[in-house]
Amino acid sequence: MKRPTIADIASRAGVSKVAVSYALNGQPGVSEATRARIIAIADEIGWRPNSAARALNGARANCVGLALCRPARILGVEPFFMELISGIEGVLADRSYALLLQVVASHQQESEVYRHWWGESRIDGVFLVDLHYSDSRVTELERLGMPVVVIGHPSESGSLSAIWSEEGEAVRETVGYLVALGHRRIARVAGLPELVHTTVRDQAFAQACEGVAEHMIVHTDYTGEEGARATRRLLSSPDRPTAIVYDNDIMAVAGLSVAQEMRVEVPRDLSIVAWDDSPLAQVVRPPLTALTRDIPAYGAHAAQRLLALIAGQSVPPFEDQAAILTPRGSTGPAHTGA
Amino acid sequence: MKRPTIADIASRAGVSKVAVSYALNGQPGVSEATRARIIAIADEIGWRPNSAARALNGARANCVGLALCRPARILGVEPFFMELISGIEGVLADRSYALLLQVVASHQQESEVYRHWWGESRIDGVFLVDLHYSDSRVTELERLGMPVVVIGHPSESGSLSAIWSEEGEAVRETVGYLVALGHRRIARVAGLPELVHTTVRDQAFAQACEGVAEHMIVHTDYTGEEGARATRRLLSSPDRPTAIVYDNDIMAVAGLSVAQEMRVEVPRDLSIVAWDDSPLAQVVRPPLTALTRDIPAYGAHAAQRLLALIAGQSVPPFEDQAAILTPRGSTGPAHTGA
DNA sequence: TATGGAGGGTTATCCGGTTCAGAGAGGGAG
DNA sequence: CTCCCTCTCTGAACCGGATAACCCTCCATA
Repeated sequence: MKRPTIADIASRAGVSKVAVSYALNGQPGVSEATRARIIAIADEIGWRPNSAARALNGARANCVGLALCRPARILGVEPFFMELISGIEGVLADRSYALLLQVVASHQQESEVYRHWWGESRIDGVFLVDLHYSDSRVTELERLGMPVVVIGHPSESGSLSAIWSEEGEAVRETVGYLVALGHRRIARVAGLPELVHTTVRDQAFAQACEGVAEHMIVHTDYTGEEGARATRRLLSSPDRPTAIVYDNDIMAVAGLSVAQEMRVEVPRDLSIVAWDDSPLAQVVRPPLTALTRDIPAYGAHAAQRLLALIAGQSVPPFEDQAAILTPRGSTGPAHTGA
Repeated sequence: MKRPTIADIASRAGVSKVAVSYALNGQPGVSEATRARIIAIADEIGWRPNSAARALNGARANCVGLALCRPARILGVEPFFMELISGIEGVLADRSYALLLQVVASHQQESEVYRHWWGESRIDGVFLVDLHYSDSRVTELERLGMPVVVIGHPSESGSLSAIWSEEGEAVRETVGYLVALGHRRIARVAGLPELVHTTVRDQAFAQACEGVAEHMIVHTDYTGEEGARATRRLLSSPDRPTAIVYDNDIMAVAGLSVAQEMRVEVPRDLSIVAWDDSPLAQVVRPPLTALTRDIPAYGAHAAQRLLALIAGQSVPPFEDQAAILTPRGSTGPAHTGA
């Protein structure tokens, strides 16, 4: 049951290991006849290059890494990462690159995982997600000198290549739309405040509302429970908002339920917008107006850039497509008075 | 920027490579004093064993694989896989095992991925999920002689070790509960009919209803759209069911929305049960009665078994905990007449 | 006929770590 | 004082490929 090596092929074909190596790698140095014979034998006995042996010769590991540092309960619920991964995979699979995945509990652990992977030559590069302000991972990765694509805002990515989607535009479009519908008190139920993109959205939101609508922001941990709690608080306040923009779909759905529970009719008394569209946003009643992004494409672009980096090309920062507002039943004209 | 090797450590410590190897692996053959000195140097210069070099000596790859063959849009929505993965990760991380992930488009491709990974010595074993009847992947993996843990029913896992949760019990509990509430026409909106566990549930469902309730089964592809369509059809039929059991939460939520849209009140006119609990099931109104399973634990058990297999131990089939019915607001006494 | 060069193949070496067979040194027993 | 054994450490081979350098043969050309 031993796996065949090029030595096995060589002895069968009656040539040296080197001839086999040349033949199988499409390099000159063997005749076409010999090459064909060797390839036939390799196919027949099901030979595959031992990745360890290849890697040992300074070759690439043909593998990139991704460590995720969010609690499992959130990872399971948010379609974002799975969609991102499937987009990344699409590109990697074409180049027979593999994706090494690890779920970690802290940024410290995450840095350690990167150090280990890199030190062990397991990976050729990594993706960095969920960027924080003065993120220690950035410094660490810069120090390692490893190819990295940061999936997040370039302002905090240091010297690492970043890919991000412009949040400001989407926020402005959303606020503009709500204001046009007559909304004058708009709330934003945001995600984790330490994430860069949360702050970016916060600022864009505040700025977009400036002068045209009152605004308020509540931070949560992305879970449905906190989304529900935030909604309950917002809707109980004397000057409750007539529109709420949620930072993910699970909170938006939770918010919708809370509204219905409190007899606040959507969209008559309250308009709801979800950031990031998903089947989930479409199956509830009313279907949610959402900020649609092609997340798999986002992942694919990131993967292309990482592979380019690994190939030694320089990769400029890349601004991916902004999210687009998809109006559905959960938003409507503002209704004044209860 | 070159990564340090044991040769570097050896020259610094003034000993041979071999002494370093022994020292760092805790093997006898060096004095404690030398060992301590070597370890100190290794720590100082941040040495890590090159995984490729290790693997080349017939050592384990310290890595296991998982190929997922469901379309991206479903992967993103279903919390199941992310939760499973995070459970698997928990165990792997403790043993510094990595998880190699790939999303593929077909079973054929999946088998190929396994062959490649195994042939290239990238992995020590794999998980097999979404078992089909007369699944070609089982034969293929048996042929390869690679350690495999099948996450699925043992009836179709051939000679491979299986881990599964007993679906029959959960189905019986659910049907019993609904019948006790007075339901006499119960429908099941099932997932992909080619999956073994779908059929297992189908049969258990039919059997449990036998003699106590009329039953009907509709198969879908797990998406919210098909769940909605199935629900619409069921609720439009002249002898519509008074209870529906869905095979995942996204379809259950979609079904709930359809019911509300059709002015079928839940739970007064229709009871709804979701298979697999999730935050999603809890945030909608009414919250969904669900079959709760600890999926991360399921994944963890699978990982433990795969590691045991890799270590050469024999692993008997393991029946994990069955799902438990968690009654919530979406189920209630059957209401006769419209 | 000597010369050059391309084509086809080989030998030797390396990658970084593991493992096996010894080789000295030191100590205890006879 | 010699013999033997243990402890500590080393040289060499090996894992499966990649690669540099060289060698032989055959053919065309001067």
